[in-house]
Amino acid sequence: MTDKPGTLPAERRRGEGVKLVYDILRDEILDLVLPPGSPIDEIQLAERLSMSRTPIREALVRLAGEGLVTTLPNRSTVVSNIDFLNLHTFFDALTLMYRVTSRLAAQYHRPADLEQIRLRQVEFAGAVAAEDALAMIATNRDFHAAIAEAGHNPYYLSLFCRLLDEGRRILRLYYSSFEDRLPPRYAAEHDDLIAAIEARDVEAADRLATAHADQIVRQIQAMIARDRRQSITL
Amino acid sequence: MTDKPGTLPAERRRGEGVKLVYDILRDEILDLVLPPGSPIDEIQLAERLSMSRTPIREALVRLAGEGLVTTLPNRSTVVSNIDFLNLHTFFDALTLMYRVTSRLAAQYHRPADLEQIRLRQVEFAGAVAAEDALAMIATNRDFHAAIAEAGHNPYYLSLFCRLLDEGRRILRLYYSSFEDRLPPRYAAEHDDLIAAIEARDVEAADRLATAHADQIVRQIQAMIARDRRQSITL
DNA sequence: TGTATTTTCTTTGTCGACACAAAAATCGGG
DNA sequence: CCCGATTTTTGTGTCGACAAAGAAAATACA
Repeated sequence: MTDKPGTLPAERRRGEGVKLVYDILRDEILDLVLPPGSPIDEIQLAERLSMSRTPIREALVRLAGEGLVTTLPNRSTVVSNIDFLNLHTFFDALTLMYRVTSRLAAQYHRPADLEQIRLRQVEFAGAVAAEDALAMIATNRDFHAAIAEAGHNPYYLSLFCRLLDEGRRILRLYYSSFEDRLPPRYAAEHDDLIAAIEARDVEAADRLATAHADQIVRQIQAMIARDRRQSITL
Repeated sequence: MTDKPGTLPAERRRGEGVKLVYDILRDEILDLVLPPGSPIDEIQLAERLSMSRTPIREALVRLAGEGLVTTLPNRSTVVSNIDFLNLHTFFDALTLMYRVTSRLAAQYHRPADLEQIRLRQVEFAGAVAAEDALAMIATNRDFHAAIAEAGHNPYYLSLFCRLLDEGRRILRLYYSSFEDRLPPRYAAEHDDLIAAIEARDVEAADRLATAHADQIVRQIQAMIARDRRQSITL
């Protein structure tokens, strides 16, 4: 159990502690540094970040609220499992949110929103050019989150972000084992979607979002199928 | 500042404290006993429930995660406001969730689910018969939550419950000032919806859910309009 | 040797206390 | 009488400590 680096206990202002723990844990969970099922020891974390258990507990409660960790009463809290048996519910909700947020963005976006979306797309294109699969996952998430922001519906936004994060976890699982490549087609699809939103063409945005969602769903399903075959081979 | 009754500090088992505080605050917020904007004093609550501030803070963090309270850094946490300026985003999301959950229920419900739904409908009918508007609000919420359960999609379920709770808060606001009546038509609409779900008729369930959602949205809008007129008259 | 029971040990849930930040009250100058 | 600076007050954010609840280990017994 060597102490993990990069977390030197520099001076912290009052109130920053919780956010720090929350962000660290969240990143480590989404990047599978903490794989599903791994227990989270409050004391260990407290020592590692050189702070009391109180702010750590608060961060854990927040994460539990978002479903990223599961708290077993009087027992350790663990990183939530990915429910592969019910992935279809995830795909269903993800596709719907892709569609709804894209539609709303086409209807209600303002200039500043479009600027943000374009910025995210540039970042995504950069990740594609660098063939950095992990960066692609992250920037793709931010791109679609920006579209959801442009739709200005906080209810959809929060559900969509939750779904995108869960998707990041799933994708990360397969990229870490397969070193796969996202089809470069994605970047072009993003450009088309931006154009539809800018033209305020709701139906076109819907179509493109649906197609994009189907792409991603199919990709994940293909990965799982491939994984299954491999498991059987072993 | 008299001590509120009904909260005698009986013996409590370890781990129950947080849930107790959470449930109490949640109910008081949704029933507008704690109106939007009212500050929540941790110390006062701690004394009232005769427990430490720690479990109370944890409950507040959870409530903040669901958007029911807002935490001002280094300042008190207050009950979240109802954003009347952006009610359309609420209506939009609510309608969509009505439809989606009803569709999924028609597709995926199991016998036990239908039983639960019927149970809730009986409760709702009882509230209608008793002309108890507040009970109608609560049982109507539970009825639709049961339908969402029958759809077996946890993502939709959690968003829908959040929306239904917010709706309960809004309706409660108007019923407390107007002593209004829910149209008895609602009960019949519920029966039709149950029939469509049982027949696994997805399209009919969708139609009925849409109509039902429109009903409720129109009712709320009418209340607001009436309220506006009254405000102007003053 | 396998199983039931007791003991130890780890880790959480709760507590009281203190430090700190922001608002409210107080004070002094114009 | 009003306005800005200073002090007080109020209430949060964090801490270390303790107690309870399980799990693991140790022990006893068949």
